[in-house]
Amino acid sequence: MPESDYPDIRELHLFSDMADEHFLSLMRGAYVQNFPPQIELITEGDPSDFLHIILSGSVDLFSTWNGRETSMATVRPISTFILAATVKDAPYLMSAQTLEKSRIALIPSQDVRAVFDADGNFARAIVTELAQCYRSVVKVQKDLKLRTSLERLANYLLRKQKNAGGAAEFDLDYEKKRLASVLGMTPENLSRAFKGLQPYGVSVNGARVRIGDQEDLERFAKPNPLIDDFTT
Amino acid sequence: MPESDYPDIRELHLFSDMADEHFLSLMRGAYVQNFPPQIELITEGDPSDFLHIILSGSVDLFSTWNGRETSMATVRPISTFILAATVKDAPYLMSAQTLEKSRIALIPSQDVRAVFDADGNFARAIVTELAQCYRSVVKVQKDLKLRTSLERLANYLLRKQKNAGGAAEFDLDYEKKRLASVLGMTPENLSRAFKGLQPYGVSVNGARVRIGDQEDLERFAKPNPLIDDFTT
DNA sequence: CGCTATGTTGATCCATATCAATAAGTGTGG
DNA sequence: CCACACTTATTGATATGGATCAACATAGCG
Repeated sequence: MPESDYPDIRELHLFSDMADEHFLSLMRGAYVQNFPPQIELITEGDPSDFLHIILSGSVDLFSTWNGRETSMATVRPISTFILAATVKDAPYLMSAQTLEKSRIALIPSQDVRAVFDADGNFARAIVTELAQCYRSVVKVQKDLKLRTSLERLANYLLRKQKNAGGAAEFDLDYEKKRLASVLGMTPENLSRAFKGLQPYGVSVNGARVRIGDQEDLERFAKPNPLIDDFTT
Repeated sequence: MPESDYPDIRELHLFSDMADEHFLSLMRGAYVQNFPPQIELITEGDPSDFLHIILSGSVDLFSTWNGRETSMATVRPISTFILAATVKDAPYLMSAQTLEKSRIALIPSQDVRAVFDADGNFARAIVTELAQCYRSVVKVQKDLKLRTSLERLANYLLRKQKNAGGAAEFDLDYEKKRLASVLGMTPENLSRAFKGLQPYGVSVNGARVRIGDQEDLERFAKPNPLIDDFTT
């Protein structure tokens, strides 16, 4: 891996507190690759040989069963994915494919496990990261089980708006087909759901979304920090 | 906490490898309580002051939003729950209530975090446990998004059968109302789903389930290790 | 033994999926 | 740069899974 990539990775919570020596040992065994769009990086069920770190681009995590497919999450720089499989030395539960041209670092899983044993700060960082991942999935499960698709979309838009700085207008960051799958619905239903939010001041034009009256939408969506906050 | 409870707890993966000194320090700060059925032990949103360990009985983890409620999981002895909130020092994402008379140990969260820093084996055990929890929730999410309720029930029954030792008959281990909620459906729908599985050899009488032809049911259910295996 | 909660069944309604057709983008090669 | 092909998005019509409402049965439990 080119040393120019080190600083970006070092800044991740996961690596920021570990000893230089250990960090460098991980980096020396790692390599970086550029992938074109739509490349399947990993397939669910495969052994987890590498911890992946996305440096640029974006990656879709998805799962399949019996001919059906669903998007589980989207990963964006700079972050790791499939940490749980790596530390458990267990098969991947999700597949991953690049959505666009992406630069991805690969650290051999056994190196991660070895350094984990040697570096307390790294171990602690892994715990924090895993706890975060776990809590995120629990929130998604609550979203899926407690809300209708219209409510999920409304809350999704409010979350997006929030991390777009609260602007009334912002762009969806991936295609609607994928958004539909992430939210657990069909593209047709998503299309109608956007219509269904018009009475609450939501309008869409291509990827551009406008939230005309945030409070009105919130009255409908009833966002809840225990489902919608990504920081807690 | 009475010392007689120590051995059971010590056997948990989470505590089995840590130094005696640290284990005892955790136990000294902990206490054990007997709760009657239907007691709400924790409420989602509350600060996570204690790591809970269920010693006997059973506990339902559930969440609510906007007047709706759903069962997220059931915890049985001997295991911990709400580990992620404890290590992150973040609010509980789920509420917990006893389903029956239950004996529960409470370890102050700050003790857990302190010992975590001091004991590498404990840290490693926490990582493994968290990774396991994470992967379980991912499996549930796949189950919810990729399968119909009939398919979820069929696979649930096959899993139960498996850990009942493969017997053709076994008992559901909680009331159908709760099972319905766990599987993400209404009690009425569960009742009909059991009927819907009759053509595949499933019959029910109260809590007693009989799987007449496992292979036939499997042909319908299409169980998948990446969703239904709890060990991987 | 009755009371209350749970489970079943039926009728109906609603949300969402599916199927089909069209429109609008998007990228590619001439 | 345009024309074509192909994917994505929208819209409508319809089907269906599942929820809701209501009535009744049943099982625990005091």
